[in-house]
Amino acid sequence: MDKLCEFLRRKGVSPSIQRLKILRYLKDSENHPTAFMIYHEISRDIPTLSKTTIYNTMNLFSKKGIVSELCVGEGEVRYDLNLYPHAHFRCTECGKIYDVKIDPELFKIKKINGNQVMHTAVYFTGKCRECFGKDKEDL
Amino acid sequence: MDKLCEFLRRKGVSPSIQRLKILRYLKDSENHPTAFMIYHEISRDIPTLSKTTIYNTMNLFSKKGIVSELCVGEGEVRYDLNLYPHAHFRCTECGKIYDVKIDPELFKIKKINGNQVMHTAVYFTGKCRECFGKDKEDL
DNA sequence: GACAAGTTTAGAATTATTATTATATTAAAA
DNA sequence: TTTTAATATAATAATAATTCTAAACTTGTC
Repeated sequence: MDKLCEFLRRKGVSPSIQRLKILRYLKDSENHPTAFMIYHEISRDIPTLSKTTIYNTMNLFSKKGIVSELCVGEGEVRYDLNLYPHAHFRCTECGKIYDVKIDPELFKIKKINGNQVMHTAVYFTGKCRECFGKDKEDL
Repeated sequence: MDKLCEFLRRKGVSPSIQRLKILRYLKDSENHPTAFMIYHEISRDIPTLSKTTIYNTMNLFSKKGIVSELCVGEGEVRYDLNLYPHAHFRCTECGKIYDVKIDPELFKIKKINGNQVMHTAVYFTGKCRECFGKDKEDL
């Protein structure tokens, strides 16, 4: 937990118990959680937690470059810790989101058509390997 | 207009006056319009137009592969005619969205980590050339 | 301890989108 | 041309994610 504290400070975010628990959840979760999922999990620990705090914190984390907002359709935003650059695959059948590796050259582009690039996102959508398997079982 | 009619039929969409005007607007617009922008423009022509029709039509077009839904943050979805594969750059200052060309190899990926890719989207965000210029003028 | 700055909370407000249902239009059949 | 079924559109209500607002609480500092 001290490490997380230090991490936040380095990113220019003063640590609070809420922020630390949110950060820890993001680190442990494999799920690319929505704001509601984070709220639901952490409010078990902090019963007075407010959804506004989640939104405030996530917007702050996003501005400080700690997380990316994944916006792969379906209305709600999902959050992803910025550990290393990677792309995402979303299954249109089950909704699951997978991290996928692609040619890292794309993430090195810092200028395109004269525009200054701060962030790059790559989304694949389609049918995931699990849902594809299920079809076969149906036969 | 006959061409648009024929185009819709080829895509498996029976043409109606609303659908045709929406399609024509998408073709002419350089703006990556939101549902509201499309509604606002076309309701000048068809005063009885309903927003529901826009949403229905856009969802249909999307399912038939006629348009992509751009989801570059900011809440609302924006629509883009699928003429050829390209990436998008969104300026975080002015909100404008630019089409940009990238290495087409990325769009040829049909399978990644065993998942079947149907659609690929690439979003850059940052400060656009115009907003960058404005900063200088301020000095 | 008192103060100021920053955080959290609760609930109201906003807003894009979907659901519902009635009406209108189109296409085919008789 | 009338009838009928299928499809499309319209108006409104409902939903739900997110933001706004204002009050209460923490935290560190003098």
